[in-house]
Amino acid sequence: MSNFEAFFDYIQEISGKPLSEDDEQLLMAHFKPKKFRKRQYFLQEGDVCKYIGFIVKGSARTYTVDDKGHEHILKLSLENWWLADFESFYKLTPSRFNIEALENLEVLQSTNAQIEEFLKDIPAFSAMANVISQNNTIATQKRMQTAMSYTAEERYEDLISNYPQFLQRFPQNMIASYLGLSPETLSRLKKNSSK
Amino acid sequence: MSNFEAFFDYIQEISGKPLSEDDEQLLMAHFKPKKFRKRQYFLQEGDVCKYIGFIVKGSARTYTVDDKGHEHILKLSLENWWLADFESFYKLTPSRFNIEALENLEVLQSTNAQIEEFLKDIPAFSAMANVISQNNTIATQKRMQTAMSYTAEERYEDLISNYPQFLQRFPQNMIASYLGLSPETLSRLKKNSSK
DNA sequence: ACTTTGAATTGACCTATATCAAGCGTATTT
DNA sequence: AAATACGCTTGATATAGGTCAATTCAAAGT
Repeated sequence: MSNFEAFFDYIQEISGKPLSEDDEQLLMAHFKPKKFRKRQYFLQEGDVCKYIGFIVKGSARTYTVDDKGHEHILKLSLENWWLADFESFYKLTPSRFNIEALENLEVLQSTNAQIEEFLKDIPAFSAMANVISQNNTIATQKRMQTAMSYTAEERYEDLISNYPQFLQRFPQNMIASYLGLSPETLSRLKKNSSK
Repeated sequence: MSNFEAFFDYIQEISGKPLSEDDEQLLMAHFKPKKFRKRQYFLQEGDVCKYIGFIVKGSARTYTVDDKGHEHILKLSLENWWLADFESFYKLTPSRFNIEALENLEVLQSTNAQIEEFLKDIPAFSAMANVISQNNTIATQKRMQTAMSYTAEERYEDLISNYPQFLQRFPQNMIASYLGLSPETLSRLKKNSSK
């Protein structure tokens, strides 16, 4: 099934290890294809994040709502990324986040218990998990540094060079929220930087 | 050696698995005790972070210097925490960070290559690594959310409730930098919140 | 086709926080 | 003990970015 081909390629590429026939059978048996329509929620605040999803197609945003009712986007996700609130997923505690499909979304999803099995039984999967966790540590640290040390304009420039796809795929107000800016500020900032 | 006792306890507690005699011998053979005096650097910008250190005693800060020459503290570290720039450590690339001892510092340190061995050979060590990586993911996500959604004052309150030790161990200007504030702002903020 | 909704832009104004500067007290250094 | 440096506070001022409101335009729903 073509859904899974991209998934298998991804695992092998990231992990640097091959998947056997059996491995692939096992993954297919326990990763369920699931579709979400635009605006639908993969996860809602207060719920436990029971599933982790691998995005086959589409996009999503992870956001919180603060006391004043303002939304803050923490993550924007595209194809070949994992979708979950990891805190809730690992600890099975209620999530503080919402994960909403921004375009029609297709994922392959599985549960925490299943993932534990894969980690034990599939060397490529376990190697992948380690690489992802490293990358994740690095990326979050970078983002934190960027948020602390750079001005709004520098953060926008940084986004353009690191994730140019974002500009194509996400509306500007989402990008603004992801950068920690009001939509107005981002709009003005673009006008000035083009001069 | 009492240095190692605390280290072994830590590994077993975090991982939930026991260390055998052999495991402990192996760790002692390849984790080297190292001391740094206050103000000494564990890592300097531009160098590769060859070692990861487990803090037995003392404290340190991880910071960058931006284009305008301003320092930004990304991490404040105390006993039973790991000390490294993980990006540089994993990838063996030059670091953008400085890690400086804020008090006299005692660590147990080892290299990337050795850590790989431990992960393979010591189940408790590998389990610990997974837990730490999960915790780390969760903590950074939380910090990111806090930085984005909260005002300076709320971030300070948050720090007080999550890391009360910090107030005892770190000077106020370091705390300010960690919170992304100028020392003046933090000073004023304390005055107002006590009212 | 008509209506509604929502994204983007622009202007006027406001506020949180930074910056600059001075003064004070307490560690550190010599 | 004197000298120096450094951390903290306080005041005056500057500024980046937020908020509120109005307008335009395009997309989506009926």
